[in-house]
Amino acid sequence: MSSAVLPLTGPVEDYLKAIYDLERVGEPATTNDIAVRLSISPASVSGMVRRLADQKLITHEPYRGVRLTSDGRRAALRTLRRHRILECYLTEVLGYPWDRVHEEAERLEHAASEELIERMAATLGDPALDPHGAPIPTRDGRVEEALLRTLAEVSQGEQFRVRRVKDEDASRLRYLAELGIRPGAVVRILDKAPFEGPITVWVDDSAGGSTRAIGVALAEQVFVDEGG
Amino acid sequence: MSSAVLPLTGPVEDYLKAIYDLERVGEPATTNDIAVRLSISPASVSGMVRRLADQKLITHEPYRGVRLTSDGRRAALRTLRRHRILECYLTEVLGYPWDRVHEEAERLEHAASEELIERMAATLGDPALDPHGAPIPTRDGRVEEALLRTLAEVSQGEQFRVRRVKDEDASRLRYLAELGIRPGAVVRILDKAPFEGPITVWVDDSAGGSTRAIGVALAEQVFVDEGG
DNA sequence: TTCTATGTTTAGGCAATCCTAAATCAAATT
DNA sequence: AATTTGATTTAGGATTGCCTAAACATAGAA
Repeated sequence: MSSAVLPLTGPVEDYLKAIYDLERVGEPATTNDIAVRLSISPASVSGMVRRLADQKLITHEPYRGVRLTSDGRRAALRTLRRHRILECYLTEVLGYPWDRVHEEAERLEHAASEELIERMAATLGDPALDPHGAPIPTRDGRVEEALLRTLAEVSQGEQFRVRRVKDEDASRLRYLAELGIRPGAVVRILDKAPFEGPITVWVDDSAGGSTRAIGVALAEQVFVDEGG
Repeated sequence: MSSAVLPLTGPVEDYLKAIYDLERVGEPATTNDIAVRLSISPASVSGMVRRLADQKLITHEPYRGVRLTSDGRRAALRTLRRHRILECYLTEVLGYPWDRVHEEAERLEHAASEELIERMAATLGDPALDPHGAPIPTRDGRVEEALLRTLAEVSQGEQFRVRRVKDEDASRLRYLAELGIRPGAVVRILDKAPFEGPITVWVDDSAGGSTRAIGVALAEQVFVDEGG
């Protein structure tokens, strides 16, 4: 049984989101991971980690890493729901461009009330995915975030469906949109040059498709599965 | 010529809004006024006043009070525009009840970008008044806020039109809505009992109107003019 | 097993924003 | 003119959240 929902600060919500995401791969989130993710110093993370542990939002094994408690996970999923509903709403109702919703949602998610989010969700018909393909946690805190492979990990010759793209970097997103690489798109890996070299992909579209070469850094932002 | 729009903190925006509103009657805003308005201690206001003056957002005559500079006024009006556009949007598009928009807008106004506000304003067709009758500053920082009298100040026997109601107190707003007292409504002062006693008003409505008695505290929240 | 590289934590600071208690100022009253 | 009252400011503290520099721990390499 967890206590009532007490309001968390913006930074605290950001830490919990980061830890949630880092933890997803299985390993506890390390101080350094969190620091890199949030672009703050590792020393600052150490300080905040103590406070989060005091509040029973995470457990901390010194020098080992950090895990969300069930309270922490609940809070992280609440914030994630807010963020992703906001992204949907901004895109679908207010006509925000794909590459700019993340930034706006990142600020609004700390200020929007449960009521606002649920009104937006209702307007949208309770969407399951945000504009970048990320699943939206339900009101009662359930999600299934598939562990998808990225275009950088996947091997040559096969065909994939794009399921999700990382939403943090506006300019990369803008470029991916130009290439037609967005959730739902079908891609085939034509070639992967050695030594982290460019990846040549064929991107299906209504006009019959096109061939594009992209770098590894960009390919790592694109999550795919075999559902092509 | 004023410098670029640098982001202000939430508390700073709240101080500027409060000072703007207190100053409207003509006199500089005093430390105590601001403290009461924001429900913080006068000592804390003294501290913040120094910082605002350092940033050239206000001028401060010690022991006398505080006035907005043109930069400060610009910032206050920007925040006020945000707040009021948000109130309109929440009410008209998201179906928020009249009495709860203020609270939500109060938090969102510090997080919403110019772009979001302008998209909302465009959706609404650039409204001139918020749901409580307050005028919305234009993008370039113009407003005309009429100095209206309240129902408590106005004299018996005359007929008035409600132009605006204070939006801060949800329960009072809910009650005013029940009485039919909202911007646009026509009221006639039937009686004012002495010694701050109840004010008896006739409120016009589609069903022919009704007679109500309200206390002074409530009457002070209702702004009217002769345009009946 | 000892050393070293890397990552983590502690120590000490700073800025913003609030607080209470004490000191100070201004204005009104005697 | 002196006193009293009420408002304002200063002094000193707490919290959050960030920083840098220095100390420390872990684990892999020598």
